[in-house]
Amino acid sequence: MSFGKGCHLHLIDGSAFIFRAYHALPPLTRKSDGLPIGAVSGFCNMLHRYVEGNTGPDAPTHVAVIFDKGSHTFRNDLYDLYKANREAMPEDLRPQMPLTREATRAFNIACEEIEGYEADDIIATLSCQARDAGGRVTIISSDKDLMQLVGDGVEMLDAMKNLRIDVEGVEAKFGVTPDKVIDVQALAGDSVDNVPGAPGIGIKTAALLINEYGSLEELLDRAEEIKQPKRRQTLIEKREQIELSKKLVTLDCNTPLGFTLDDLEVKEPDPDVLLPFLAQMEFRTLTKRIAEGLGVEAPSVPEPEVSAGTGAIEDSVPDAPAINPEAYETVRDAEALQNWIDRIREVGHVAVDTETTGLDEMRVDLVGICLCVDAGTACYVPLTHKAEGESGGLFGNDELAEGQMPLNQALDMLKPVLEDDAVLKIGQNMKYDAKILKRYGINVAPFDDTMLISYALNAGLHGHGMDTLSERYLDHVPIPIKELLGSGKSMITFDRVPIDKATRYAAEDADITLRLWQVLKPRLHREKVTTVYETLERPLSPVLAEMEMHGVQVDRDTLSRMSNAFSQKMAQLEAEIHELAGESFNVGSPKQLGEILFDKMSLPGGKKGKTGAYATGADILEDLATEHELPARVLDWRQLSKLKSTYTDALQEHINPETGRVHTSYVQTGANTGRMASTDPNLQNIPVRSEEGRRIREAFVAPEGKVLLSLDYSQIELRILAHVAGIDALKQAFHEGQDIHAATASEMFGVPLDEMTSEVRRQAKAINFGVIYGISGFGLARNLRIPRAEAQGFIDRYFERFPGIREYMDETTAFAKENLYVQTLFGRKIHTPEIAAKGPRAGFAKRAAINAPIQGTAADIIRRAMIRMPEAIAKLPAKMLLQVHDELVFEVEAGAEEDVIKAARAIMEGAADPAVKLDVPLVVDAGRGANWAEAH
DNA sequence: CCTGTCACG
DNA sequence: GACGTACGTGACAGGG
Repeated sequence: MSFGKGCHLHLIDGSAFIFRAYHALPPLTRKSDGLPIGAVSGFCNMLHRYVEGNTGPDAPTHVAVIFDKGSHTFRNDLYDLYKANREAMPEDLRPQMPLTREATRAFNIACEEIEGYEADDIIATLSCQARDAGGRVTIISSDKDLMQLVGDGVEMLDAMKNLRIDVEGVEAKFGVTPDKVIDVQALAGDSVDNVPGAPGIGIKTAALLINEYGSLEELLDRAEEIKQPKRRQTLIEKREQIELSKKLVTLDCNTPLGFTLDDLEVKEPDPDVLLPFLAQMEFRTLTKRIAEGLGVEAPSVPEPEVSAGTGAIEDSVPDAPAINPEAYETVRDAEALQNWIDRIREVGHVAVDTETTGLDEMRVDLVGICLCVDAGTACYVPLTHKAEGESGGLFGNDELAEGQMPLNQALDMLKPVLEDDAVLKIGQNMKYDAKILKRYGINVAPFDDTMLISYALNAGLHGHGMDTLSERYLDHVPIPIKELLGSGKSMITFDRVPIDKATRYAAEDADITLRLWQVLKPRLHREKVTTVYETLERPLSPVLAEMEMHGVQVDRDTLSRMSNAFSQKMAQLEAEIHELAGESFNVGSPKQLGEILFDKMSLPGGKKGKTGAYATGADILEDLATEHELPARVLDWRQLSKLKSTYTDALQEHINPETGRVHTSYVQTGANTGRMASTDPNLQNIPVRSEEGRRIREAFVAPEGKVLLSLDYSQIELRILAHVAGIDALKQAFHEGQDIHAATASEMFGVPLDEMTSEVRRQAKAINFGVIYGISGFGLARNLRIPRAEAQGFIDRYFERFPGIREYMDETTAFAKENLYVQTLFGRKIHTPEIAAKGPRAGFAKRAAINAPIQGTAADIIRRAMIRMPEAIAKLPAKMLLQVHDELVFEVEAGAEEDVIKAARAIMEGAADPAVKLDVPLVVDAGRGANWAEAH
């Protein structure tokens, strides 16, 4: 039948179906091989329900499921930030995508997608064609972007709510008729698709304006007539942006299609195609139900093994054999390795662990690789072990041990598997192994990481190292590496470990990793932290790996000159100190210093700590320094000593001889709040507060022809506090771009902003920070060096002025006591078991519980920005190098600074979207320079 | 190995 | 009434 009058076309938004199915269901896997299958299952159920419901006069004559193909469309060419806020597709959803297409065809429904176009454009084109041919159209979707198509026989159907959306429905949503929807969308913008629109104008205002002026073009041409000054200004200044937004939201009715409406005619499903497909997916219930409906016999689906006493979705790990290091295989040739590769492909996943000559991923060599496909089934592939014995003479024996595959041959065989989309690689701290393998030309993907899974589940409860996890979840103590390598001076490297011994240790690690994955992975869904793991943890790991491998250039000469200068100054100070003390002693020894100050010189304020030594911290020395020379000199000496030992000397040791750069390691699970830690070296505590310290940053440089950029969030934690505690006065101040500490001071003390003194502002600033930390009178008093009663007075006044803060604190502590955890806005859990403690520890836990959601939400936001950053700057000559909690540092080709700042700022300021709609704007400040001191 | 000290956000 | 307290980290030196 040729499409025409009397025909009824159904267009199903396939991507919407898939995502609904994916998020509605737990992460089911195919029993026989562990293939993730939840979304396909839900998708098939939805299709089936849809087909079942197609009876009566409204039944379609033509139908198609329309999918998106690829992520780059013509809209990205118009605007490179289009949909830049999109969360990456979950890794376990990706392999299911082709299966949903197969499923559609198995149901004998037309399945269409076109490279470079969104599904919405194909839907628009088909709708126009069908309407022009005189037929009816129903779009099965609730996406507001499709509402512009409604009218003239085109309607939408929200399949979940079973709600038809017609012209009235669109008017209710947008306040205008469907033909003007794009004008409203162009003005209002869309944070989900990252369409900019006109800032400050939402759907309500947009509809008002469009209805008044008739069209967007008319409105923009006559913008001068608008009474509200801010609105007028926006429309005039942002005209280009608004016109671009209209292009972005306008669907293309002329998409080149490789098919016609007639190709979409409704067909009966073929039982011989549909049922085998469902059986192959191992959907037992659905196969049976559909077979009954079609009146044919259901093909057999293998029965899942039933483990006693547990439900189907429970994380019952099949009875695993005990861990037995003697059972592991040593793979010594290509034939044996091929057997393992075949097995991995069959199973679809593999635990991988690499053994190396040390811990610095940028310098060590690969020694061997371990693989595990099932609990107890693991092997070790030794590659570069050295022959035993000292027989090589003076330089040791550097010959390779017998019985190992050539390194290149093994890597060539493993590369396709390690990079295969269809094979999930499982690691414990996969970032380490991924970096090693990357240096050998292998890009490991996709992957799961048991360390990150544990962190998403249990941050605050315990550590996430393999030894901890193994003891806790497998009740097994792994072989300590010390048993192989020894310790101290006589320690050897892994390539000197005999292969049989190495096999037991190394393969055990892979075995443990796989078992941990089996135990921990299913818990993500039950603990409702799947999204945290998939959007904040797993995708960050490769981003960090790239930053670490790239490193930052550090100038050795600058550091070395500073070291010398510090040495001289310290020697001078030391002499003065000894002179003042009347004797020579070790200035760097707090114990000796305490005895000089408080015993010999009898200065006041000598307090002994629990070890019996006098406390000589900076705060105490500062008090003494107003009256005495010696403590003042010691403070200067200490500052220099710190700078020299921790920075100017130690940093030089960290310059990689091959790259000439410093490669830090970020510990993703380092802080319980979601922050990261930086180690070897720690590049998150390079001095900045003191003038002398800040000069260390001059040694962090951009290479010739490049520039360093630093972008940092302005007051992000206070903004989050304003949002979560709902403090209108603070929100207002942020919206108006006020100096927040001055605004706080003004609100608290009633001082007008133009009469603000720096002293009053300083006090308000201390209070603002105090609030974030879970304020106490004592702490504030100490920080401000004022009497405790006065500090308490400030706090009381603060709570009086901002009662929402107290409510937030009370609610947060109550939540923590009830649940033993707190949460960030993005769903990250931070466990606070100590909240139940008695005594002083309860105070600690309470303040930590108040602080964690704020610090953690800020950490989540910058993580989201970092995850999206590589794509956003992919086409620019820029690299992201460092993260310092609220700051990102980039290395950029000179000349491209503006473009990079623009792109990176957009990502950072929009990083909360679309998951969380903040009541306060996020603001990012940017700096640039030849070195980090200038850029910051 | 632990403690004190001090660098950062 | 006393106890102790701002939150989160990592590196280094001294000292047992």
